[in-house]
Amino acid sequence: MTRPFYIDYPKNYSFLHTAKSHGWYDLLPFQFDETAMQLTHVLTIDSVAVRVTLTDEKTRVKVELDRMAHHAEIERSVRHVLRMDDDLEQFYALASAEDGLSWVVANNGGRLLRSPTVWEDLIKTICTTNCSWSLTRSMVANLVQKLGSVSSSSDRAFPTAAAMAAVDQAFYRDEIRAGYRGPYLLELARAVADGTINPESWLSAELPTPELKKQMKAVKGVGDYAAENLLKLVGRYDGLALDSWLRAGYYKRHNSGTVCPDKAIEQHYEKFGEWRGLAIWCDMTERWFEAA
DNA sequence: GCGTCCAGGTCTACC
DNA sequence: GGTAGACCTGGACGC
Repeated sequence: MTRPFYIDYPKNYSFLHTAKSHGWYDLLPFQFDETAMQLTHVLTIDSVAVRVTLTDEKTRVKVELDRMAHHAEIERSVRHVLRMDDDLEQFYALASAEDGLSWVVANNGGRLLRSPTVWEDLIKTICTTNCSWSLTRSMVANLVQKLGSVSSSSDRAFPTAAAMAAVDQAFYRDEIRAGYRGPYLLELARAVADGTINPESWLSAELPTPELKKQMKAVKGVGDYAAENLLKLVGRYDGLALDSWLRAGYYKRHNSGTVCPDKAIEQHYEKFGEWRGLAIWCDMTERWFEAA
């Protein structure tokens, strides 16, 4: 372990509400220890895996590495993953006027944890489609354990596109247990490895959201839910990213447990404008923090 | 232990 | 543009 360094939080920041903002903390290479308030990830820096351990210190985060690496690059990744540079003032202004969302403002929530790369978020999102969370965990763990490079502390990074492009369909079927997603993952890995698709460009794209969504949906395996989930992770919250869990949560919270059309859900959150995707997410996840 | 059924989001073909 | 059926897995359930 190298000597730690520190990054100050911006004002109104919560490490816990960011780390536990959604299920990503439960997927390798992330590991989260809520008691120790410690989030671990394994980054790939210059083709080398580096384990990064982040510990909450109230006003700042302590950063520890298991090998030497450029602090500037690590800091850039940490700020990205922990959404430290996101400006949520507009969302907070809207949320504070809504009874059900005042907890977000009071707890400095609303920052959605993301992976160091859009590539990793993209693959993980495809692994959330049409399956249980346990299967998502299993597919992602298999990818990391079987294709990720190893850090000096024996933890594994998320595989690169090149690593994922270097195996065949049978590997995805038999080793990753990705089912029908296997060909999608392989096709995507090859396209990213040869530069045909550059998911990282989505972060800074100046395209209108519908155009960017269209680009994302051009990837096989990415439909409306997956694209809107990815849009949230690149900082665009116009889409609700409705899946069965969100729908069920909405029916229970706002419709007496009765099924209603998606249009009705969309109308409910319309008042949040371009922040509606974040509004529904926060609305459905309040209970995750009740014990916090 | 085995077989059957079901949930989950996207793709493709068809209307 | 909307809809039906197929895709594949793990888990629940009944036997």
